[in-house]
Amino acid sequence: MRNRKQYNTTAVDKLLAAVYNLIMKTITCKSEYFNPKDTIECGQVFRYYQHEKGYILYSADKACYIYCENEQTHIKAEDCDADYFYNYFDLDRNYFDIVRHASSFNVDYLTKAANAAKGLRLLNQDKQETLFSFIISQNNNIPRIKKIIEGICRALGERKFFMGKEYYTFPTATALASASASLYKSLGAGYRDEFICQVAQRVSKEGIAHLDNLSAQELKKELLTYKGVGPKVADCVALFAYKKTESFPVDTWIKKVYKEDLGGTQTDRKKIAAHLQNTFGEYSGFVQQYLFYFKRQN
DNA sequence: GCCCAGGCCTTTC
DNA sequence: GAAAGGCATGGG
Repeated sequence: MRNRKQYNTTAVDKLLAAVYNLIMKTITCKSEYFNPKDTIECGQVFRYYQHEKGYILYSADKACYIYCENEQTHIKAEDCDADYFYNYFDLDRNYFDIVRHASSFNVDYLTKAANAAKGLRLLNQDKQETLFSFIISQNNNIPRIKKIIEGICRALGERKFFMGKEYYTFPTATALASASASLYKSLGAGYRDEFICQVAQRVSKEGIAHLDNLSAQELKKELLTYKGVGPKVADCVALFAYKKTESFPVDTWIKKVYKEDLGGTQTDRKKIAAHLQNTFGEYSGFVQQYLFYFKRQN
């Protein structure tokens, strides 16, 4: 009986997958300033894997397939998610101008980095997912961060299908709040387990809608009131989920760039961040990503 | 065994 | 307000 029920569930899933395949939509644009690898592997997002000609990428409860072909970049998603991913990949922004501006600061290393990674786009990510993801990111490395987040989705997310393959959504705050710290620890989160629990409980009660429509300064101040969120994580959330491009997150890699390639002499992260933000203004977020990505590759 | 990774919290001065 | 320890975990 149990087997039969499972069989039926699988059959229904497969049927649904087939139906979804009929209602897929593809967005296409020139790839010169939209390269999937530069955009996805530059460290701003953690839920993706390589697939055929490109990547399968997940955001919140949605999925897309992004790939390059004939100098064009294609985003394939369910019809109802097309607008979401259009905004997600920041397709309304002119990145020719961004790269040109980055080069105009006349900083050799930055000019080199920006032109090497000119296909990089800043994503407009899901707010809750970004908040929890970057809490996990502290004092951690990217492969481990990916693994921990994947485990959390698998444990607490909703099972869905995309292009015939199962995946798990990023859990709701309620689902995250229902778990104990020991679950997060068992998934490799280490000492961050309590941060996840506390923030999940807070967000499940309050929501985070009150963070919308704040200035960059106000938003960062609010984000700093969450356990496990310091200046760097707050800058990442503000940049990757709230389009606050004047944010300049300073992590160990940016510290290295600052010291080794920009000739900086400060050692305090806050001072470094203030200086870089002051120098690059509203282009800080883009500059930061070009430098971070380029430094990690070289 | 060591050092490092998209740092932050608490304690102490 | 600044400085110093401590912190889980796995990769190199």
